[in-house]
Amino acid sequence: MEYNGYKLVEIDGRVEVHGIRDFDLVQTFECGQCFRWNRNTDGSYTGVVNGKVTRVSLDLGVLTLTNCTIDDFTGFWYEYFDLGRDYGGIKKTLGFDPILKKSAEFGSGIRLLKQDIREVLISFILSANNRIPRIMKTVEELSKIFGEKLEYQDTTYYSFPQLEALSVTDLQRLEICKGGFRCKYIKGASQMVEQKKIDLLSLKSMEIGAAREELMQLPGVGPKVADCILLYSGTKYEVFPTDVWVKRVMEQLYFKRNAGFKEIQDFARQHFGELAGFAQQYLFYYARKNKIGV
DNA sequence: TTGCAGGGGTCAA
DNA sequence: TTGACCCCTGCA
Repeated sequence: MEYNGYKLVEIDGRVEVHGIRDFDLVQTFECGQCFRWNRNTDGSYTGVVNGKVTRVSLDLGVLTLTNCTIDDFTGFWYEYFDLGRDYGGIKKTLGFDPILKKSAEFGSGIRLLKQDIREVLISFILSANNRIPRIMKTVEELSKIFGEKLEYQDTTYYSFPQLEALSVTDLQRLEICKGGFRCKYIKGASQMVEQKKIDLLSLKSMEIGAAREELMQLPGVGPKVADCILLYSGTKYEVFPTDVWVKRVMEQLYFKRNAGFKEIQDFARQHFGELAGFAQQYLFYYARKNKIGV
């Protein structure tokens, strides 16, 4: 069948999506926006998303999703992979800037995933003063302890926990996942969401500044983590999460000197406008892979 | 082998 | 504006 310009074929419990462009699995899953997609030896990735285990592969413009029906695709994955957005057009628009033109060519297949905002919240609280492999390990442990057990192809997986489970647990039990000093933030933030002191779903209709302020009420959420939550949940795209890597690449490639966080954010908003979030992602990937400013 | 710095920031003083 | 912070890896 046809679906918004893609051709869908369902065979043996998997779905093939034909007509995929501007998509590379390595770049998308390893550009730092997500922590639960693991690469297999054949180049495919297995992830636990939306309470299910799914394996994804991409060859010659054909995306294949296992453990998936046409309804799963149209009802969930199409949005998750942001397949309705014209990334070619975004890259073209950002190409006015030679630095970004180069970065976007380098990370040409990056797509911003629309992830569950609750999972993004907890994952990025864990990212503070931390490294990616350990964030992944901790998220996995959290899921093992507080998530739901899922069996798929003779392997056991665990879904990402409900915030309810994280909000009522003893801190001691939470600390088994080795999140260290961030565990108390996870519990606190989960409690505030559960008690409806903050409504994560209303953020989309708020002004960008108000949405950030709202998120920063949560323990463990400062300006950088708030921007990551907004961007990687598909809530706001005009944010420019500025971590040390982005700071370094901006200083080296744009400012040619040391610059403050506020200065960089102001520049990004002016320079990239509504596409700042996409620009950040191309720059971040470029900086990390090429070790800019290390 | 042991020891120490430092990491996708945030919080508190 | 500055240090501490859990835990762990990398490198003397």
